Amino acid sequence: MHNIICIAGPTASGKTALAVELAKEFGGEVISCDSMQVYRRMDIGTAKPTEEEKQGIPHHMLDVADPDEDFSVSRYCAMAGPILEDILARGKTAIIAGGTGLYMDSLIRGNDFAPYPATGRREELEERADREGIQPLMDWLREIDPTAAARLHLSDRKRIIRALEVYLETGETITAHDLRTQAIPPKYTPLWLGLNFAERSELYRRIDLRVDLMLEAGLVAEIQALLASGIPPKCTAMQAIGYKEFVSALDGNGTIQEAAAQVQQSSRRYAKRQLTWFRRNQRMNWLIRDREDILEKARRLIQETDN
RNA sequence: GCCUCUGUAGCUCAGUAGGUAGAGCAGCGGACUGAAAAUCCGCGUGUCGUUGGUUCGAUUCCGACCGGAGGCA
Repeated sequence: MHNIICIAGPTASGKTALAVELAKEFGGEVISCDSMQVYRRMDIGTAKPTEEEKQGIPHHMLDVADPDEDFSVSRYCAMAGPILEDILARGKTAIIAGGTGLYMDSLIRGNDFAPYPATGRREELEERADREGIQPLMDWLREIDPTAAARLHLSDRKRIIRALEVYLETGETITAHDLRTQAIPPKYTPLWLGLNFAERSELYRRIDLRVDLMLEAGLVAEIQALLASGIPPKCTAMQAIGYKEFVSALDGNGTIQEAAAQVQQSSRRYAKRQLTWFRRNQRMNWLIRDREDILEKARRLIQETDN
């Protein structure tokens, strides 16, 4: 019996419900692995599980930050790591469920990050990129880390700046850092469960439906309340799909209906990116919702690997 | 019923003076190690309505038929 189960999959594929069901059957607690459900007061648009949906099962890593805070994979691992250890120490099953692949992999790998917060170097690099353009920074990166420079596209400003930031803060190039950490075996060996559909159109139908339900549930009012309380429209949390589009509409750019259609499209693209991330995980056991009894298959996988 | 226009990618359309076709949007694939619901890279996916004719060769020219739009009665 695995004491760690990871439930991955695209948005709207039913991860939450499966997590609760397995937690009930196998005596588990859920650790949410979602980069947006960490924010308080962002409930409807992030499809955060309600108290009814939780069915009394403890859920961790929900509502652990305010929307105007900077969150990151670093903070996620710093908080979720000890929680995971605590669940295991109490002899319970940890069910890590969510769609943020970077967070999930980092937690399982046991990646350790330098202390948070950062030193401000990134802000300096951002300012320089604003002033001089990205080309000088790329030239600089080519001097200190030619491999990274060759791998990164000139328009991938975010990663160019990050590569320089890593070098300036640690003295190690990001290429050397990645090679070193890749050589370390993962800290945990969970059972990987991945939710998907045989028909992509079925996933998209569910995504479209869910956006309609979010609107009915009062998503626009939730966003208005956040803005009214002083949450900056440009902060990271407000870049979430289902938020940025309505923030723009409320600012006078298009109608709510048009924004809803954009949310649906952005969600479809996001789901595709999530699938790309999880597909490369060789250990993933895929549960095809429109083809098989996923709960039955999950039970079998959990028990057959008993040891 | 007659006349005119029209039918090309999932959608809106371009195009080929006859040599099996290309844009936008949609879509698909990939990358990802401190913003990741972020950021970035790559890819036209097609019985050119159907069927005869002319032609070495027809999506293109001609005829018929089918579907759509408009006009005249």
